[in-house]
Amino acid sequence: MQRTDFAAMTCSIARTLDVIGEPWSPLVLRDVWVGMHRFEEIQSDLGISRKVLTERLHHLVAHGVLERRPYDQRPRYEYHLTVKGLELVDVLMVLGGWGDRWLAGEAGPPVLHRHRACGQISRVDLRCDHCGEPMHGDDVDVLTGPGAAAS
Amino acid sequence: MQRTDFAAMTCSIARTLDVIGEPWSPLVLRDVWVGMHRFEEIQSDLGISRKVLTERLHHLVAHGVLERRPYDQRPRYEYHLTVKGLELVDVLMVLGGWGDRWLAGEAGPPVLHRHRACGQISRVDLRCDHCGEPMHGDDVDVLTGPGAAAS
DNA sequence: TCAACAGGGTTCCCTGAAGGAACTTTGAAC
DNA sequence: GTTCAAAGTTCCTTCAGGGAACCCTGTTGA
Repeated sequence: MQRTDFAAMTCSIARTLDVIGEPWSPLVLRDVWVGMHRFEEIQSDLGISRKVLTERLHHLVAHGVLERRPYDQRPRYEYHLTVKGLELVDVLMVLGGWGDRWLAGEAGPPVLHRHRACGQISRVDLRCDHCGEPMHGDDVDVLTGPGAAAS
Repeated sequence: MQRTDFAAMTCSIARTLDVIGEPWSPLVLRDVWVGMHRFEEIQSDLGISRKVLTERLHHLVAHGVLERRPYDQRPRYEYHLTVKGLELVDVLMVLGGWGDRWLAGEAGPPVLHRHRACGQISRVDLRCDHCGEPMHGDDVDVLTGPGAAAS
């Protein structure tokens, strides 16, 4: 067998990992999110190999997470988040929140998020979209959905 | 240079990826979350190579995300989520939510989550922990925090 | 008393992907 | 017409995943 194909699994987590699960992809997305739109910027910020960055950017564009826009007569391009990509930033915020809480240590978090609606330095909080109460791993029962394997 | 060391980066996303960013790790975590606690169960559910599963389980235990418990006189072990690991399930729920929304297609989501507090089939929603309003990628300003690189 | 068994791994080889450096292409500006 | 800078591409080496076979431990049962 080849390297396992996560996209073929009947699991939304595995399918999402097929899009952003490769090494570096989440960090590329983060850079684009915080305003780095060009190849050279991202490459020198992350220290990623140019070859791998090329592959990741193309993969993210192919999956509709990033959009590649020319910004010059010369062959120069910028990468921007699509709506689909912007929603992936939710994942990054939760991922970063866990790192802030469990891995940042004495020094505290490297970055802070200011919520523009209220002006406060805030953290994200997971809530149930029905009742608005907190909703975490042990607050839910996992049931079979319509898209479960037919066999 | 070796394979890049994400743990050394001044970024909570990168540090979290050092813990669960390797291929298969999130799926291993999901399996444990939904009640698969034993090596053979997880191995046959995922179709992961035994070698890689061994490495991932040890890595997750070493980082305090899973706990390895004997359950027999014989050398038999079960893996359970720690508190630290349970909080990582937040990431999985958001990751899966994105897959449900963007990748599930006609068939609909493979699994559903029932929120025990209200009994409804629900999705998670990201909210500001100060004001309770929605908080997503373009609702925040990213600022330098106390743990930013000193240099 | 010793063979079979089952869970939880190790060990081996093969292939494919990441790292790193050097090279290429395109059009603009000097 | 040479230089420049952005955005790749190519090549080589090393390391990690896939897969199959093997091992180790204690229990059962003939």
